[in-house]
Amino acid sequence: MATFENPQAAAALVARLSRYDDLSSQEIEVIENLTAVTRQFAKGEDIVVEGMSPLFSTLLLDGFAIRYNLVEDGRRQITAIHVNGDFVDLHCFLLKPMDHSVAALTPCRAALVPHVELRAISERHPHLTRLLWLSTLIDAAMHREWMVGMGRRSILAQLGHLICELYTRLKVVGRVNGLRFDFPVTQSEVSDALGLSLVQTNRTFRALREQHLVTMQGGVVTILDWDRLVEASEFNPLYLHLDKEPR
Amino acid sequence: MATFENPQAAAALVARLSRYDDLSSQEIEVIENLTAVTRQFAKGEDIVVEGMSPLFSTLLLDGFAIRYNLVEDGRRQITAIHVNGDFVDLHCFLLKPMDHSVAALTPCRAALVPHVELRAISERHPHLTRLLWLSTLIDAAMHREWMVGMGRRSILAQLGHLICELYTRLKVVGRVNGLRFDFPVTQSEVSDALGLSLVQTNRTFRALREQHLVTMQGGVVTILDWDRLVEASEFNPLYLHLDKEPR
DNA sequence: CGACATATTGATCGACTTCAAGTGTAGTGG
DNA sequence: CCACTACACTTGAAGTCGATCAATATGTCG
Repeated sequence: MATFENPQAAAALVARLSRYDDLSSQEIEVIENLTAVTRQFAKGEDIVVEGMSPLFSTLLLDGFAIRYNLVEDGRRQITAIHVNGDFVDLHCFLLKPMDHSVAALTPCRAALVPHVELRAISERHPHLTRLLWLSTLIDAAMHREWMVGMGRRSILAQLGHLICELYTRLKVVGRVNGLRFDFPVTQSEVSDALGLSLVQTNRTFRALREQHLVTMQGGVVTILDWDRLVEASEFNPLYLHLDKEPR
Repeated sequence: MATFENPQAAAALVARLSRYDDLSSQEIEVIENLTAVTRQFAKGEDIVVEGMSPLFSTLLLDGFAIRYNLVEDGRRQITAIHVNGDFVDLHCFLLKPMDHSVAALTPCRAALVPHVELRAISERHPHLTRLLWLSTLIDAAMHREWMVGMGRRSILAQLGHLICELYTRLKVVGRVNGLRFDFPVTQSEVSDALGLSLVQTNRTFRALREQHLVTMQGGVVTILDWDRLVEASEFNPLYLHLDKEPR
């Protein structure tokens, strides 16, 4: 086994973790020496399915991945959308059997990091471990924010909030272009994230468009008025914990 | 500072973590030597409010605590209900500023564990650290399951599922009595957890009662037919990760 | 072009919210 | 012991919102 075939993978993880706190040169070296293979996933392809106990976790290098659950009548609830640099299923390192599935929402490239390596980090590098732990805590914070949207916000605010969140997260990893970002997904997929019907999602997009807040066409989201969108969505990025702190 | 004033607090944490994996006698000793003070919280009292960066985390010893967010119009979304033995806000050890609030849903007794102690554990005891990490991962798994309920399950299934979850979690910590458990909360509070109106929650309780699945009166939940309730709620306890595994 | 997926819109229906009122039930203070 | 109050529960009625059904665009790809 070679170390990270793709130096970009190590760089992505270093970038991700040093967003939360400074890494020592030794810690960076540990990450660069991680063993991992890079894999491509087709749009819609499952990366991990519910019930499996994978021996690796997936670091997303390109594209969007989702976590989702199916209910008995076949409907789907998407519980997380992951972007470039996210450790999509880091949690399964400890959780063992997956209680949900992970799939490529768009074509994805990802590094598969073996759990034995993560375990070794957890044995020897407490600070790195805390930063990995932290990244799963931020995932949970996003879960909570989505719940607030589903339960107690208007549909417009819920969708607007999602767009604010994605924009903010993508901006941090340099994947926005002004107030635009690529998001090549269908409205039906957005519906499964919001817990709404397709028709209602379509109408909410129309409302965002008519209020000159956001447009989404051709797989590109364009924010027309960031301040008013934030206002209308009650978006407060605190829950993304973007500030660097000693951890 | 003395060690755990209340030996019950250490016992609760030992019990909690050894549910996930066996603890060594050395690890148990580490927990027993933790410094922590025990505090009582009145029903409705805030334990931590959004924006604070507490220096301790709260281990719940008695009663029910919630995590919640308020939205601008004053409505509330409860994102988690915690029971005896839960480390309610362990995540704020790394997250620093709280992105939500924690409150006592019923009168609570809790041990406040300083973050410096948690940090010391994370520096010296990797296995304990992984188990603490795991407990936050299970919180996130519950968040996801709630999202599925809010987005893609019927209201009846959503409420039934919550009752199944609480029953299962309380059973593990010995707080059930046959198919009964104490849950002294109002329907209005349940509404805030489900993201529904009070009226709808009341009607859903009625439906559960009429179908001879569950009753809730006088602060006591009684499950009338566990199998049919599980069936109707599509409850699968996998996401609670109750099995002991090497971690 | 044909086949297919996706987006859009209208129409209808049912579900959920809101408003409103009535019914316990427990607690308080005379 | 009995008003009186407060709170929670329960139910009805009306209205709104969102789901579903259905049909028509609009692409997009072979």
